[in-house]
Order: sequence, then C-alpha cells, then structure tokens
Amino acid sequence: MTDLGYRPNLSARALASTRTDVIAVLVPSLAMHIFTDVLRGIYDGVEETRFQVQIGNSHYSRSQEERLIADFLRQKPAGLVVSGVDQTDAARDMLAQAGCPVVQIMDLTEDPVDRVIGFSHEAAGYAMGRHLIEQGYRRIGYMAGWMNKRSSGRMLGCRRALEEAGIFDESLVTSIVPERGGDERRPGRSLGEATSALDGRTMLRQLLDRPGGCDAVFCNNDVLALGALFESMAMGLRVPDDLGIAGFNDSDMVIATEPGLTSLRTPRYEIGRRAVSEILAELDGTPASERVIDLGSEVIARASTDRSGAGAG
Amino acid sequence: MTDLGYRPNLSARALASTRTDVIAVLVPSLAMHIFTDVLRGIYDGVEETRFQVQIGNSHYSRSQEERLIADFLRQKPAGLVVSGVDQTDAARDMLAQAGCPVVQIMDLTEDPVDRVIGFSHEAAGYAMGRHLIEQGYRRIGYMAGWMNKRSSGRMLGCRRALEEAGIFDESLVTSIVPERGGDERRPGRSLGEATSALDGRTMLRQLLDRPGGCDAVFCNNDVLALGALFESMAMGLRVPDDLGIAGFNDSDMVIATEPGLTSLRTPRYEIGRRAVSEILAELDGTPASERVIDLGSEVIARASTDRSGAGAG
DNA sequence: CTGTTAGCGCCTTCAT
DNA sequence: ATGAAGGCGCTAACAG
Repeated sequence: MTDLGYRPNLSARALASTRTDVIAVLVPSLAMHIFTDVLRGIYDGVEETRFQVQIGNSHYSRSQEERLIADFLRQKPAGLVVSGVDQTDAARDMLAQAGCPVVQIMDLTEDPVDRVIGFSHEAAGYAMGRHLIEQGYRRIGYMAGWMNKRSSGRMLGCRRALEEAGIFDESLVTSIVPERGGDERRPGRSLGEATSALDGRTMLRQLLDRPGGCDAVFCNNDVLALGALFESMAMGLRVPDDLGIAGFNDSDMVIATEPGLTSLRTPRYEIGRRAVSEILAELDGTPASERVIDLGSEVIARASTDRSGAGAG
Repeated sequence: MTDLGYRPNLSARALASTRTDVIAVLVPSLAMHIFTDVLRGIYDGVEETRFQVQIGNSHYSRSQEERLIADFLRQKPAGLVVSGVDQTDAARDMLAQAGCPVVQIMDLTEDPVDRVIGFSHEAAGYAMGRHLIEQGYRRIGYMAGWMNKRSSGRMLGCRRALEEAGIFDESLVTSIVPERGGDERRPGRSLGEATSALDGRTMLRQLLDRPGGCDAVFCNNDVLALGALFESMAMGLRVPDDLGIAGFNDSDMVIATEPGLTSLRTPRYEIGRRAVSEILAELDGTPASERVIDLGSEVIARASTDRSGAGAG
C-alpha cells in the first residue's frame, strides 16, 4: 500500500458537494467548566474522523444564538449541536430546516427539533431535595448564581421535593439575578461568566440571615458550594451538623474538600460524546436510538450532608 | 441602505481564493481550565469579525500536534495559533511554510516561528520562589501534577530562587509523572486530564514525609493547591504558620478559600485575545508589535503564605 | 460498472 | 473605472 500523498482540497469538495465536514456546536458560555466537559466529549468523538468542530458562543443570549445558527447553517455543516431546548421560534424553524442532523443537548424535552440528549434538571433537583430531606434537614435553601431554564428546572425539582415534605420556604431561595427572557445581563459582570466562590460566601450569609435561618443549602454549582463551605468554616459552623452543603456537577475540585462535598454528577462528557456519535450515525443512515435520550444524573452523597453519624464528626 | 440579502458562498470563495476565514487553534488539552481561558479570549477576539475558530486538541502529544498542524494547513487557514514553543522540527518547518500568520502562545522564546505571545514560566516560578523565601519559608517544596516544558520552566525558576538563597533541596520536588519526550502518557489516566485536588492531598503527604519535611509548597496549579490546603486542615496543620501554600493560575475558585490562597496570576485571556488581534493585524498588513510579546505574570499574595502577622492567624 | 464532463460560485486577470 | 471570462479541484450526473 503506497501512499501517493493525494490530499483532496476541502474547499473544492465543499463547493461541489454543498456539504462540509464541519460539526457546528453552540454553547452558551466558555467560562463554565460544565461546557468544557461537553466539548471534551465532542472533540474526543470526532477524533480519527474526517469531521471538524466549530464552536459558537451565544453568551447565554437567545438572539445571539439565533444569529449564530443562521451563520453556521450558511456553511452547510455536517451536523449541528445546540445547548438547551429553549431556542427562539425562529431558531427552531431554522434548525428544523437545517438539512443536517441536529442535536439539542444538556436538557430534555418531549418535542426535540430532531434529537435531544441530556438529563432532566427537574429530576436532578428533586433527587437532591429528597437526599437532603432524608438526611434530616428541614430548612433547606437554594442558591443559584443566576437563573436560566436549566437552573430553574433544578430549583423547581428541589422545590417539589420540599413541598411534598411540607417544608418549602420561598424565602430560602437566593440568586444573583433572576431569569428574564433569556437575554439578560448580570449587573456588574458579563453574563455567562462563571459565578465565583465569593458569590457562594455572600449568598450563604444571606440565607443564614433570613428569618428562621437555614440548615442546609443546595448550591447551583460546585464553585458556589466551595464558597459556602469556606464561609461556614469562617463562621464556625460545623458541616454537616450545623449546616449541610450540596453542590452541582461533581467537578474534580470538590472530591478532595474536607468534608467531602455532596454533589450531583451529571453526564457532561458522555453527552458530548453521544451527540457526535448520533450525528455520525444519522449521516451513515443508521440513526439507532430514540429521539429523546436521557442520560440521567446521580446524587453523590459525601460527608458534607452526612448526618448518619458515620461520616460526620 | 437596503440589504439585498446576498450571502457569499464561503466554499466557493475559499476555492477561488485558496484562503479560508478559519483561524486554527491548537491546544494541548481541553481539560485544563487554563486553556479554556485562552479560548475565551480567542472567541471574544473573533466576535463580530468574519473569522471562524477551529480547535485541535493535541493531548499533550507532539506527534499528534504535528499531524494536526498538517491537517489544518491543508485547509489554508487565515491564521494559526499553537500552544507552546516546543514543537517538533517537522512541525516548525510546516509552520514556517504555512503562508499565514502563526502565533505561538503561553510561553516565550527568542526564536519564534513567526510571533510568540505569552509569559516567562521561568520568571513566574522565580517570582514565587522569591515570595516564599521573603515570607521566611526555608523548606520549600514543589508539587507538579506532571511535567511539560512550561511546568518544568516554573520549577526551574523556583529552583533558581531557592539555590540563590542556598536552600534548594532536590528531594522536595514531587510530581505524578516526569517529562519524557513530550509523548508520554500518565499511568492510570489519560494525559492532559486535569490533575485533581486528590493529587494535591497525596503529594502534600509525600512532601511532608520527606526527611526534614517542608514548610511551604508551591503547587503547579490551583486545584493541587486546594487539595494541599484541605490536606493541611485534615492533618491539623495551620496555614500559613506551619505550612505555606501557593498555587498557580489564580483561578476563580481560590479567591474565596479560607485562608485565601496565594497564587500566580497569568494573562491567559489576554493571550488569546492578543493572539487574534495580532493575526488580524498581520492579515491587514499592519503587524504592529514585536515578534516576542511578553504579557508577564504576577504573584498574588494572600493569607496562605502571609507570615507577616497581619493576615495570618 | 467505469470513464468522461459539466458545473459548483467565487475571485482574479485581462480587455475594454 | 467597469465588465467579461477563465479556472480553482472536486462531485455527481451521465454516457458508454
């Protein structure tokens, strides 16, 4: 087998076939580690294939997302991956007409444009709510950096669990900025910028100051949880006895905290990986799976919410 | 001004002009937050321009990097950004013949292929070494997740500072895997995977077990430093009195620890941003700056290494 | 089934 | 200055 060194010209091929080998990926942020993990899965998925990945950053703005979709579609991508299921109607229409596989990721919906791969944020929030209740916490707060459809879903799930137990208290929900149409900007800093651990410290103090205080807090991400943990230490609160702390994402940084932080493991890498494999399968004409693919999530219980006496001090 | 809605066909344009609007970016890893920040700068830099970004992941392998460069060059990119300055000779040759602006980033060299934008890791390591010495530490350890040219540079800089002070001890250097030709794999996990805070805990224990122990540790990244901090707490060591801890990168997670973690702020976002603007300038025919652009770095001293008595307990 | 040929839509050159 | 035309290298349609 001699390699003649022939390398087809991609531009010519693209022009003649009106198709490129580009898989376009739209993420709402590059600052949040959560999407970095998805991208890792996507890049690993296209490795050793002829496909290239192009990323667009919508900065959590639906209008910008709409523009990016139009731009990307112009290049006749081989496939399109978009984050979330709450696109504008115009965006949805474009996606439906894309003429290539389209995968929505990181959330679920009964009615995907083409295919959706993710997990239920509502179920995830519910599971964490249940976990905290089962550990005996009764004044459970929710701390969100700022709201979007997915983080609201988590909160709603948690709220449902608390309501079922008759212990929901509206005043124990705090966030930096509420959701507002999907085009909001967070005052003082750019939207989509990662919340910092400092926010977690601030918000924990807010929650503890509310009438009745709180004995546990479900943080919207692990960085916030880390901040809450340090604030507890600074205030002399014992975790998990005086205060339970739970995070979200189960990022690598939290597995070594002291006490270990309970968190919600989400299948970020797998979602990226799977999104690519579904696109490749669809291009091959072998779209194996269902249109709605739920990869689930899992509460990883650690010492920060362990009141059984086994792991707690 | 009426918009006729004419949208040139990018493939045809690329074919006719033998040029694309793609800026190709090569990173060694997508798992390390450090490169995510660079990418943010790059994406912000191309926003509102006609340029697209394509990312290649070399997984810290020079041979894979070489292949990716060849692949990218085939598409006649508008510009090329590569991480580091230690490419293979073949890769350097290709880059020199690229026929487009080439920017090496994240390090410095006297002899860039075209242009280099970064900071001196040696100087950064030296500065941190000096800082720890000035705070009165004498048994200073260095903890690297695993080695590459840049992390070795930091270590060498720190070493030089310690040698100048006559307190360097070879046995106080620890890492998970040594550098070995740039194509190494870390046993047990894939190379380029982020070191976890657990590694920081393990390595701190190793360092403390060495004959003579250690009274400060410079960690190769903030996640390691976080692990070291928690391990100290678990062992009942007081930071910064019994043990000084310094990290590297000054990531958002460390600014809220208790005590605050001293770290080295690096211009990651700016490097990405600047790489793009240099490419655009060169394409415009207005290559303003010098070929070697040093964006510097800065020790951010916090309580974790503060022995002045002011901030320490 | 293999071999040939006409575009794909733009850029660039050359003539006007 | 403006306009006409060839060709970039490949794919796909078609003829043999």
